[in-house]
Amino acid sequence: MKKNDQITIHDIARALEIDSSTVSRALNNSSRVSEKTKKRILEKAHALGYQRNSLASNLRTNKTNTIGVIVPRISRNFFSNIISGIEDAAYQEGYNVVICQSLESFDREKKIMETLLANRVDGILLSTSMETLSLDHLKPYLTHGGPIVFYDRPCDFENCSSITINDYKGSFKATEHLILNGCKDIVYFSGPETVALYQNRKKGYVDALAKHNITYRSDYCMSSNLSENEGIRLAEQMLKLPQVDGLFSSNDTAAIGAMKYLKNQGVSVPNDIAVVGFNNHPISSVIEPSLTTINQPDFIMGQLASSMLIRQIKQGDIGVSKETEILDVELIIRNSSQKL
Amino acid sequence: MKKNDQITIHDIARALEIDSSTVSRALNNSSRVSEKTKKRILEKAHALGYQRNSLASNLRTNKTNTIGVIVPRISRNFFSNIISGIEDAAYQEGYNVVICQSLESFDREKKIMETLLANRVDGILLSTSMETLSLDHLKPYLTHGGPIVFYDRPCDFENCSSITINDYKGSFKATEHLILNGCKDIVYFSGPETVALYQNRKKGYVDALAKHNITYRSDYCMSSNLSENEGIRLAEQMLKLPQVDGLFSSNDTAAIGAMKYLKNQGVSVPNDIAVVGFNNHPISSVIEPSLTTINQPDFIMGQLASSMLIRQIKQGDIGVSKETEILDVELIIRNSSQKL
DNA sequence: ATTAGAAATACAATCGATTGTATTTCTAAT
DNA sequence: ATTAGAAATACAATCGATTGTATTTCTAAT
Repeated sequence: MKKNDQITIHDIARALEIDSSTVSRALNNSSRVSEKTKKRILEKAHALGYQRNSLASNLRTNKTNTIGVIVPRISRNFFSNIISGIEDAAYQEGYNVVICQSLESFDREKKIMETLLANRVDGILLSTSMETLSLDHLKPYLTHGGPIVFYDRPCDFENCSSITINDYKGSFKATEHLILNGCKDIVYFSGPETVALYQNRKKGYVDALAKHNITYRSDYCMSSNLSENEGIRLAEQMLKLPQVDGLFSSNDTAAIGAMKYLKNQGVSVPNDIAVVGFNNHPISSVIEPSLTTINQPDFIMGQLASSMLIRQIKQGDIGVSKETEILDVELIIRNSSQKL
Repeated sequence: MKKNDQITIHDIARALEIDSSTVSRALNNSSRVSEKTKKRILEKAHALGYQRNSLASNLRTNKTNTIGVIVPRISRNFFSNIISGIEDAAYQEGYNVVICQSLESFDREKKIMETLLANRVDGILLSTSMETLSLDHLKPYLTHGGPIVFYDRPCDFENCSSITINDYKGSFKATEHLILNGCKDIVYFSGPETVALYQNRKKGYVDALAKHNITYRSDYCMSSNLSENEGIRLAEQMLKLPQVDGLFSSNDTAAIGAMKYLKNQGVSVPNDIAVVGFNNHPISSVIEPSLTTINQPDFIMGQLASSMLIRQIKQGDIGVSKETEILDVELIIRNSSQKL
């Protein structure tokens, strides 16, 4: 286990009485080495138990074939599906993936950016933390590192591309679905309104109300971090409002918290209050009544983000133009929203 | 974004007309540099936008301050909680964490081992894939890399330590609970029996039956990969057995599949068939009836595994003795197991 | 047998840090 | 003012690869 028994190309070179540059070229399958020598080198490398040192190689070539992914929290089903998509595409292109969690903390996000730069990853996929207001901490990486692509949570920064789902449309569809099912007094659970994504979702809610001539009331719009506990707390607050017959929560987790509370309080879903969530979280199909929600193409978004980033890495600095890709979403109608 | 504008310690040295070794020592806060010079260097470093190159540093010092984590699948709640625990402890010790998914594939696991060795991570936390039968692919890392600690899925290999939960006891408790609630004909859903963890769980089931003088019947023990779909398939098979009044599934996912199928078929849980799972998956508390299950200290296991590995890394080769830590589990009694 | 041109291999510098040793500078005691 | 010893800094080698250029070896045409 001690480090002194590391085999290097020089050990191979010495054993075969050739130069280490030839060994290096052979191991990289260069056409400048004869087949015969390649075979000798490969055999000796195997016999000695040679394992390439990527640190040295990456230092010399100034690339790591690695992309960094910053994710708010990997335990969220939505994000772990995105990660699978990212890895799937990266894997096929021969890139490694380093996954880091910001845990929605700006300080951690900042520290992660430094670590990824110090380790010279070739590019970064970023979903900013909920605390992130300024993007200045991305500048060092953009000047000394490589491209950054935002996924899920879009940001308008320098010439960084974004790939997101159509939050506005999903929200609009969800709200309109409640209205078409007879709801008139619809509470909206919002995330932090500093986050562009939640601004878009709110706009979808507001516009759907407007289209159907329902007045928007600010006290029907409640912000939180959308955890299950916050869902419970907001549901409690909701029941104090004069009249409520529908709830649209901008994520499933808070919707589920609310449904648990409502069930406890003897409020019937959907008959008293119809509920729609957002995310198509696995629990949404298991809870009773099953939760109507918005499905997002998470895996595909991961794949697309990954290949977009790798394309930009390969292009190099020049010619990378800012792109914005918006993926379509789907309303999944279940039992929580259909009044009998 | 181009790489030619990388600032190195030599740029700082040149700007201040001092030697790069002094710059290096200053940046590492060595006592061999005067405070006055340190201040000048730090200021200049900041002014030039210097960012340390970890590749070079790691190459020279022959350590990366990074541990590798191989996990079957990060999207599983159980594993993402473990990862959070691992990161929590590593973070406090100043270590970075690289997370890799094997997706239960032996080939991927093998490839990941090579990549982690090539990148010279200081140690590895490993939960082997379900396909992994031989551990020979770990040998290169053990000889040229660093220590490996197994978590969750224990393995007996060289002097690698393991940290697991008490699968035997959990399984025993779960089975006994069903028996004490009146079950006599208990079906058992097993994972692949090549995996030590599932051997332990099976033994718990078998021993609990024996303790209560219930004959073990091999046709009541059904193996699968424990996916939700396999749970459905096995439930179907289960209903063909002459008599069944209880089901113990060695994970929640398969139990949930089974419960969905039973509900479909009009079989009452718990009255016709009482069900107990394993994992305390978030869905288990939401499904109706709520699922009795075994809670595992996942986050804590991650923390312990991480600090055990880091301790071994710091100790170095000599003096690392094989440890086996087994964490206690807890039976969480809900509605699916209590016949009325 | 000679030789031009291609093929194969060797030489040497380099990526950006770290670190043991040598040298210079400073401090304080005489 | 001198000087011993400590403090601060410089020198030079090194980690393990890669790569442009120089040299050697081979091939095939004369």
